[in-house]
Amino acid sequence: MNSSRTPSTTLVTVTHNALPPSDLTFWSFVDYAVRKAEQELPSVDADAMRVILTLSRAASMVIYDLESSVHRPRGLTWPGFRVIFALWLAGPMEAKTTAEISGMSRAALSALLNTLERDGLIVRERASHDRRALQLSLTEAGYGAILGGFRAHNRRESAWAAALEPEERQEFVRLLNKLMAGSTNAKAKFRN
Amino acid sequence: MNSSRTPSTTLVTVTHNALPPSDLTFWSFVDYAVRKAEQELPSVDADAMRVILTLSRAASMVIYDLESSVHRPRGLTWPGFRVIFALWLAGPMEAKTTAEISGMSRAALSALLNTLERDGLIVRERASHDRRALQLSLTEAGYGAILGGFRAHNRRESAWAAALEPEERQEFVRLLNKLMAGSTNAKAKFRN
DNA sequence: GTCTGATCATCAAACCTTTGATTAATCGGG
DNA sequence: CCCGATTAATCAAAGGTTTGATGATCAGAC
Repeated sequence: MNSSRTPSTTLVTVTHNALPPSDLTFWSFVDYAVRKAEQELPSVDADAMRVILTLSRAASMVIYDLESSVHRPRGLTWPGFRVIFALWLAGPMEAKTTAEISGMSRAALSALLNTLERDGLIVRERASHDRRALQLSLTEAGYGAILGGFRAHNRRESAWAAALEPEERQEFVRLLNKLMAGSTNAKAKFRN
Repeated sequence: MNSSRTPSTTLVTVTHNALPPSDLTFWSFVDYAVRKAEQELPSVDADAMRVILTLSRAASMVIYDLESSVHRPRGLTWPGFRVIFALWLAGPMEAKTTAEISGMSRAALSALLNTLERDGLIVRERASHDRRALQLSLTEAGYGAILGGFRAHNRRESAWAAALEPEERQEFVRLLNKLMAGSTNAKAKFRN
């Protein structure tokens, strides 16, 4: 360590422009980490690191806010919300589809459904055409839960998105789509 | 249900432009959900919904790829990686700080440290100045793990980020920063 | 000095996730 | 018609997260 980002004529080098670790926050750490990683590992792709680190931390903050301020108080976890949300918008469907569009493995959904079923939010039925398959649907209670929950959810989405101008929101979504479009190219690994 | 996005002169309305749910994917569901939510709930802020849904799903895909293709095969979970990563770049520090900059509650870190300590990657010591506090540091094995792991991690970050032009990467990061800068305004809830 | 309220860490219960194995049903040759 | 391969769902073990409670330690008021 004991390195510097600026040339020095002395043998003693000091790290400038770096917050002491104890003053770092979840968010400010992004900047700190990118600078520090460049020092430690000159071969690092700092731009890519900043893009991905920023993306993952921003999403983490938004999701934590939504889950803890909207859904947990109403008795739903974040994964539980995602499943109910999918069933609300895409209608009764096979469990395999629900797992795919709500972003979890079939095994994870299986466990999650036990809770949702116990709480009376969804119904599991055997599919008629294929006795291996499971047909999922919302109960009245599940429908009521998502209606109220989603309104509150969307109000918080509004509050977050208000930080961007309309054109910025559009550009932001375009960039995210472009990033994901490259996933095939990047040979990314997907669930299941 | 049975609604239409286009005016109809008959009593029978049909939903056009909508993939059958069974053809939806985790990613294409974003578009489907925004359209459908607008139909179901005219008061919805569709732009905000699209921004947040797109953000959270993109991050989910990237993180799943990084965890499953880089870290799990090397014996680290995603949270485990985050902690080792923080300790690597910010040096030995108090557990409270580690929790903050790696984005988890103190209780969650406590549980996670049991695994990391058992695997010989980190060391827990009582702080000298405050006997309540915990001082964390990497072992040699922990240092070795992060060096190898991070190189592979950064290579996948590169592959993802390559989908964007350099100026687009910069703009993307700027937009994420602006979005997070608004979190105070949005009265977002943070961990602990 | 001692009490009182904050702070640090851990524990406990409930839940969700991952990987890998198991069971049940379906499909498609032969 | 039957057998092997595939596919759907669940189970099992290990791990991480949340909220809320508990035990130590510290810091400031008196």
